[in-house]
This record gives sequence, C-alpha cells and structure tokens, in this order.
Amino acid sequence: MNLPAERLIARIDGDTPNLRLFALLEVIAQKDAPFSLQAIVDDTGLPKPTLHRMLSQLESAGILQRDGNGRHYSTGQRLVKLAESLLLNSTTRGARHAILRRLVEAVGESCNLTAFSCNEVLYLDRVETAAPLRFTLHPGSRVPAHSSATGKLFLSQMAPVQRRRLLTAVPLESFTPNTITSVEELESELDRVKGLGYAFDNEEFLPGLLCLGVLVPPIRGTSNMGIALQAPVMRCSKEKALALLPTLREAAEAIARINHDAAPEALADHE
Amino acid sequence: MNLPAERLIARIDGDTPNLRLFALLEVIAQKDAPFSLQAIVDDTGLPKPTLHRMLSQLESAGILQRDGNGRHYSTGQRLVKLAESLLLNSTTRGARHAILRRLVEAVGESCNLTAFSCNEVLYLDRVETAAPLRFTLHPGSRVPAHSSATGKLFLSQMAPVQRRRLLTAVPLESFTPNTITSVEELESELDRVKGLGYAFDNEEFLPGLLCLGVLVPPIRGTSNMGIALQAPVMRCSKEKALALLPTLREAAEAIARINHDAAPEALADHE
DNA sequence: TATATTGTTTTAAAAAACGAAACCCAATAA
DNA sequence: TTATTGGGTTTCGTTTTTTAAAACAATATA
Repeated sequence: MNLPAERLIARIDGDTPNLRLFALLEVIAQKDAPFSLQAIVDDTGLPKPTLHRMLSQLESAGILQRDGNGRHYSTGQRLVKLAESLLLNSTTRGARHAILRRLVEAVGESCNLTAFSCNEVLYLDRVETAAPLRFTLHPGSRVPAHSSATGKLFLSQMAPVQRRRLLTAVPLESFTPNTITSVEELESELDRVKGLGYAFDNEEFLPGLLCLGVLVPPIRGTSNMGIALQAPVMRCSKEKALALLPTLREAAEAIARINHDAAPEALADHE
Repeated sequence: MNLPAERLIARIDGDTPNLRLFALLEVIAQKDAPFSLQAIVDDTGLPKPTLHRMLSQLESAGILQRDGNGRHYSTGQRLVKLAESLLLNSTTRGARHAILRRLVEAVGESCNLTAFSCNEVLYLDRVETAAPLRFTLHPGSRVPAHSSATGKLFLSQMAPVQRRRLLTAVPLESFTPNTITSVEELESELDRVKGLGYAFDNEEFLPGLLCLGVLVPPIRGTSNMGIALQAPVMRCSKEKALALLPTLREAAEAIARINHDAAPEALADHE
C-alpha cells in the first residue's frame, strides 16, 4: 500500500500547519497496518521531530494509539469514531436518503446503504418497504461481512493476502444453514462476485431474507459504500431480484454522483 | 443532532491548535445538514474570526465546500474520502476486535486488550460480557502497571535495573487493601509471574475485580500487548479463571498472528 | 562488543494562530 | 427611504505554536 511519495510531499509542503495535520491524517488513513514514525517520515518528507510532535499530540488525545512494541502507531478510537460519524451524518445524507426512497418505491422492497468499517458492514441508511412482512434493521447497526451481500463485495475488492488474514483471524460464524463458513468456499464465492459485480446473500444471515447488493462506484480505487435490496424469499426469488439489478445500479450511480459533487441541491430535481 | 455545547467548548479550549482542528472536524461530523459559521460558533464557543479562518482553510483545501448561496458549509470530497479510507483500512483493529469478541463469548466474561505505554497500562480495546454485573472501563483509559494483571507481565519482562528505577521513582500507589505497595514484594511477585507466564490482579485495583492476563507473544524481543479477562470475584474464582487460561492464550496467539502479518518490513530502501 | 538506525529532546528563529474590534452586506422593519 | 439586525469578513498587534537542525538516547544489528 505504498503510494507515490512525491505527491504526498508536494501536497503537504505548501500548506498551513492545520492542513498539514489533515494531510497527515490522510497518509495515516492509507495505512492498513500499524506504522512507525519513520514510515510517516518517508511518506511525507516532513522532518522527524515535527512528526514526532504531531503524532504525540494525536496519541495523547486518543486519536491515535501506540501499539505493538510501543514504537508503532495505529488509529485510535476517536479517529474511527470520527470516520463513522462522518459517513453516518454526512450532509449529503438527505440526498442519499431521497435516492434510496425512490429506489424502494421502484423495486417495492426495503433497501439500505452500507459502508465497510472495521471488517464489518455498517448500515448507514435504510428505507423500508410498505409491505407488511419485512425485516427491521436500524442505521448504525453492524453485520459480519461474510454473510452480507455488500460485505462480500467489499471483501472481493481486497488484496488476497490481506483478505485471507481477515478471514482466518476468527472462524466464520454461522447464522443459518446457508452461511458460508469455509474460507475456501467463501474465497471462491468472492472471486465469482468480483467478476459479476454484484452479490447475493441467499438467506445466509437471516432465514428467509434474500439480499442483492451492488457497490457504489468509487471515483477511483476501492469503494466503501454499497446498496442492497432486502426481501423475504417468499416474495422475491433470485431471478426476480436480478431483474431489478439495473434499477439498483442506477441508484448506486446516483449516489456516486452525490458523493462526487456532494451538491445538496441534487435532490431538488428529482422531487 | 445538538450535543451539549459546554463539553465541546471544554475539550476544544484547552488544547493545541492541531487538536482544535480535529475537534472542529468532530463537531462537523455530527452535522447532518449544511451548517453556517454561526452554528459552529454556538457549538464550540470559539471566536468567530478564528473559526472563519479555519473553515476557509478547510474549504480552500477541498475538505469542506460551500453550498449554493455561499453561506453554508458542508463536508467536501476530501473529508468523505478520508473517512472512507480510514474505515477501509482499519482492518487490523477490526480483526483484533473480532478475536476479542470471540474470546468474551467463549469465557463469558469481559476481556480487554492492553498495551504498555508510558509506564502505564493502556486499554486498546475492550469487549464486555452480556452479564448484568460488570465493570465498565473504556478503551483509551489508563491504569498503573503495578496493580494490573497485564501491567505486571509488562514489568516482568524488563531488565531488573531498569525496572527497579521505575518502581522506586514514585511510591506505589495503593488502591485496595490487596494492592502491592512494597517494591520488594512486587519484585518477587514479578519474578513469580515471569516464570508462570500469566498474572493475576486479585482485587488489587478495584475491590471485587479479579483479572487474569497473558502476553500477546511478540515477533521478537519483548511484548507490549496483553489480553486480560476481568470478572467480579463473586462470579469467578482464581481457579475458575485459571481453567480459562488456554482459551486466553489461544486468543493471544491469534492476535500475535495478526500483528505478525502487519509487521513492519525492515527499512525500505527505495530511492 | 561495536555500529547503524530509529526515536526523543533541545533550541532559537520563523510562522502561524489568536481574537478584539471594526467593517461589510443583505434582509427585514419602521 | 433609512435604520436595524444578524450574520459574515477583514485588519492587525500580540501571543503561541511550529519548525527543523543538531544533539542525544535507546535500540536493534552485525
């Protein structure tokens, strides 16, 4: 996960200290493992004492934490909390919600917007269908990735080595007879999913619940948002769900556009 | 979404500008709609010109953006991207948390992951049991090493000379009748602990709280991570806790594997 | 044991942040 | 039309932080 060092240096250099701090956070956000002071020095080109001070400040504020042998830092509670709050309460929430609502109206089933956080699927938002039979899951709740449609999509984007580390850290918990609990089986499912660009959760988390998920296209790199349709199997077969895939994709693209322009007026036209 | 303003002020006030910026981001992260300068003034209590400057900096860096009429700010592209990167890459934390959670499920008591930082035990993460009677300690809090199970383990690894210097620098504070406050006594306890490879905290910090800790095996050298079980004495005897030692060890090894994978490569010689 | 390497502290100069007060500017009300 | 109000913005001297070279300490490596 080494990014071009020069670009980071260039951006960090010309700016005010406040922005430098932000740039530091951006560098840290790219790290997928605890990092040393020296690693940040290499990435940013800033002087070591400067970074030492900044990291110490962040550590004593609980934004970072020292870790492992005490010479490495990793993201602290507070930083993760900030990231989650940002995605949950984002000012574009209203616009995203409108799109989700329109999607639910179009497909007639509950849909939700998810993000990948700490190896789990985090529900950012959810709109429920009017149909009486429905599953109720609240924004802010979490679900394991391996038994979730969008979770599989998130996993399918990861580098195989890193992904395997996650999957083998803890046995894959089984929720229903359909839950995939073997790492090998899951990995081949993930490869399949990667090729298709969509994923099912075929009663793998809750009995009777079928989900079809797609990723919200990222500007570049990997996506950290997905939307999924959730329907009771007795009302929606896999085939029927697949027929709705284009509608789902359309909504995903609409949300991608919002994320990109982040223009609050975006929903005015669709009202 | 209005949080108690005083608390935010208090936190924002005493800190360095860098941390002030972060606190500002935290306030912004709570907003679910575009916000005005005045709204932030009300939330933080900081002077208007100060915030104006900060917001302007953030805006010109693409971290925030102004909406239509120019009088409101909302989260910009770069801030959302930061949040997503953070969550996508917080895999190590997530994996450790998953292991901790599974451990808690297996032993039925609260467990935590600690590190040795500045001669104190720092709680990195914690998962609480579902049992109604429990002690609540938050990640990020600190506890003196001499009255903590994992703290004793950390101390037991140190070179005797260095350790003695540490222990005699300041009198050992007493928290309960069981707290070891004599250096000689503590040192013999530490030798015993070193031989056993595990440590108890037998109501030495909080009355009624029994802890059993083990070290997370290091790649090499000394370990600065430990995991501990924490249980009310009335529910868990020393013997009962000891019976869970293998489970505890297993979890420690699982975390060690994660740390091992995340190990820093010997200095990268690019350039 | 010597010897790099990385982390930490110290320093004076430079830069930025700070915030009081004054100033703008648009939208109402008189 | 003119005052008034409630933001928002700019100015500027003071205070504080940041900066980064250099020295220092601790640690790993040979």
